[in-house]
Amino acid sequence: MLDPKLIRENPDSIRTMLENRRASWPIEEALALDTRRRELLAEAESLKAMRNEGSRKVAALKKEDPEKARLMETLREAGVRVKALDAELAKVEERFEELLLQLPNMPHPSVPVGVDENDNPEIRRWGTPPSFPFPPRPHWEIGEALGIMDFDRGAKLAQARFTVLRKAGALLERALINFMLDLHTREHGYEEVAPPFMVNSATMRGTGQLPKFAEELYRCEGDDLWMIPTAEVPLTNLRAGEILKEEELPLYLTAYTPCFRREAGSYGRDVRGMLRQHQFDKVEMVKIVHPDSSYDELEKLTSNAERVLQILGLPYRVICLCTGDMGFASSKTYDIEVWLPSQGKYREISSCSNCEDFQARRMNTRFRSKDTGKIRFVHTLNGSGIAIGRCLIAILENYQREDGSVKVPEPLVPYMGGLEEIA
RNA sequence: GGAGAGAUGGCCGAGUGGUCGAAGGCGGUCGACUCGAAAUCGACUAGGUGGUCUUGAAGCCGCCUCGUGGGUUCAAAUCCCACUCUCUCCGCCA
Repeated sequence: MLDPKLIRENPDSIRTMLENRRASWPIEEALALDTRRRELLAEAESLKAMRNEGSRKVAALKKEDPEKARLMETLREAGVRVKALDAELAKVEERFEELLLQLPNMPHPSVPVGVDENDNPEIRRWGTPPSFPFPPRPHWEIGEALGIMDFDRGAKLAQARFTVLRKAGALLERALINFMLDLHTREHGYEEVAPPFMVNSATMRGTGQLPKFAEELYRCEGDDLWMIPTAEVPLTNLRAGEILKEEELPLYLTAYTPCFRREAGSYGRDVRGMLRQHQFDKVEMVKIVHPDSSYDELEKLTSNAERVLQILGLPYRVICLCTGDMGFASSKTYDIEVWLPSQGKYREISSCSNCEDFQARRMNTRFRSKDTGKIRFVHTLNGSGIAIGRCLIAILENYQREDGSVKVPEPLVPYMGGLEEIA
């Protein structure tokens, strides 16, 4: 959520933002609602002030004073009018709020203006894509041949886009989770959290999934609960509604969770294999920080995610999402893309964003400044650290050998109970 | 699922119709004392929002908020209704 004052005082900045994001939003309606809201507020408040003062007089007047009955009648009439004004005000505010919740975040000035993924500049590359003396196979062929991935039975148990991992495949999944959590908690200073995998509507609203993206979520019938599409949701909302002490900042949180996404609108894309699943595992990193340091923290966060790939020896590149390709809640996003030999290209494996105070406003998470005593919104960041399923795919493809076996990256061997190859 | 108890400021806790945005305590900030600290003493210390003034901040005026939403009343933390959550006991259960 953006500051309503910004819309009122600088509507052109909103218009530019919407254009750059290729988004539409009824700004004229919002401005009219804001004006009407303030008119109604002024009128209702002055009436209430009058009534409050009158009530104080009533209390002071003697019971038999004829003035008392007259005054009470006047105030009763004022009360009727106040009720009508409040009712209209509530309607106007409800609509205004609804609109505010649909307005995307303002991109940082350093974000390149662009239309789609073709306009995302590459920031840096790490590693060299491996060359194979044979045509590299896609992960689903490798996985099925090794008996560690079972797509048919995943579909039988649930639906398409669900996969069963078995034996060394299931073990590799677990090894990756533990490896990443250990790295972030022991070397990068994150606190490990085990959050709920289902959250309520208010929590979903806090990070921006609701109300706009409900069709992307799985919901539990009969309860106000939704399956989380990412651990960003519970981690970021952990301190919702709280006023933090400045000394508590920055908070670094990490969690492993499964993620549940309906993938509505992605029909026909990445249908084979487990690149795009309805349920996938992810280790997520979230930061809750002082507004002055959030862009330094974004760089550090991104490098924390890169470190995972470096240790695993997986080639990647970092791109900066342009205005037309950015997520709804983000001010600036770096995507990390890992090399997939079977596709001969880099594919997203992590997304690191600074949401500035966009989520903090929705969640109402603030801190009290030590110097001034004033209360300000925190900044929130999130980044995959990293997507487990896609990392597993990348390992299978980059470490595959001609005989169909897969070498286990050395740092992972201890997490695999000493297993050095999957054969 | 059944029965009961509860929800008040950063925390604890008092408050059954007006003098209450709220006693008292803790915590915090500032000041006095001190070479410094502790102890002691004093002052200040909820959030949101509209207006006004201002380059801005501060200030000033007002409105709202005592779990949430309604209702009664000139007036609600206080009375009524519904809901949510927490705790205790019973049932069920990994």
